[in-house]
Amino acid sequence: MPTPKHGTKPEPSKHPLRNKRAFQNALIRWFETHGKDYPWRQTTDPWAILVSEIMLQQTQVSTVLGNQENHARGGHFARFIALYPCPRAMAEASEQEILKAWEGLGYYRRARNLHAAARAITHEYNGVFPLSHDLILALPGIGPYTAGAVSSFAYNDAQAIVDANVARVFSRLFDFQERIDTGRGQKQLWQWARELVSNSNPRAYNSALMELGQTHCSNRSPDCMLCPVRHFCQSSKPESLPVKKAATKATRTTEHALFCQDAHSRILLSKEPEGKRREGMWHLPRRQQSDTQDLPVTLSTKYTITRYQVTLHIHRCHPDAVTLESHDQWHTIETLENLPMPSPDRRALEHLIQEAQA
DNA sequence: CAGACGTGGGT
DNA sequence: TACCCAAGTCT
Repeated sequence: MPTPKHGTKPEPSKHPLRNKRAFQNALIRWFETHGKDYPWRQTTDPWAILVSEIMLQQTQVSTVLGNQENHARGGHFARFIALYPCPRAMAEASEQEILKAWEGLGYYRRARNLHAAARAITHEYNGVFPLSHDLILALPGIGPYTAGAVSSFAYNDAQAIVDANVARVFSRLFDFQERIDTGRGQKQLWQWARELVSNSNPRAYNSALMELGQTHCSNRSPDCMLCPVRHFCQSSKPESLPVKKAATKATRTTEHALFCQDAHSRILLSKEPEGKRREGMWHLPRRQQSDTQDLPVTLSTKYTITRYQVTLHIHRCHPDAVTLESHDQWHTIETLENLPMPSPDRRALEHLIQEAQA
């Protein structure tokens, strides 16, 4: 149970909509002093901003920036932009190459949609990034949040945005006791967002709103004492907001996979077919439990994918005894390093290869 | 509208 | 450990 530091309100609450300009100014002034200096805030190139926004969908800043090793090289974002500095560069790349560049970020459909968007910009707009919010919104993988974010951050257009941060900030600011994960709730949030967006500096205002949700107005323990808009906040129990349906708990499942190495040290992998989860990604071949029960387990590991908590048992298997299925293929250790692979399989494989070579 | 879709960090 | 959840979108 978090202890909110909301408590004292030095002066009567000012309603944000009745004091709109004051609210915007307080937020923007705070951001200009305390805002963080992310790589995507150092550019107004709509392509770079789009790439950052797609990467940041349901993904924390620290993940996009990467661990310290990645961070030194600029993280996923800088590496991706270096690889694909413009839509045309990405349009010309293969899907496998792009998935590999996306490896570790998850939600791989985002990478395929971004590829499709890059091709659309290249071929339908002759490589020129669309200038209007509505044309941006029409691109694949871009919804109302991302269209508003790109329009405001790249073009300084006064477009509203509502993401998880903004939803939390507004639910507290307006003491919104209804669920936010419904059509009604979303409609209300977007209305407030449109009413409050700054016309004079939408770029800074939108950045500030999101940054506030990440810092003072965070999920677990809101820190209201130093909040730049505390005088506008209508909520006396900010830690209880926003209201939404409880997440469904993870279901536990078990998977069985093969670690099969032939006489040339090649390893058997399987490519996920079209229409399946993690389409286009390579992984250790999965098998029914009945097909692996006589094979020794060489490694067991756990991972979470969406709402499943998976225990993965990897069985060692003789190359002569294996029955190849339609998407199975042998790969040398050198080539498999360039294959797009989900993190759990990548980690397990690294461990097993290291073990085999020791 | 509910559920699917990945992963790593925080508590 | 176990669970929550984060710069959403699509079906």
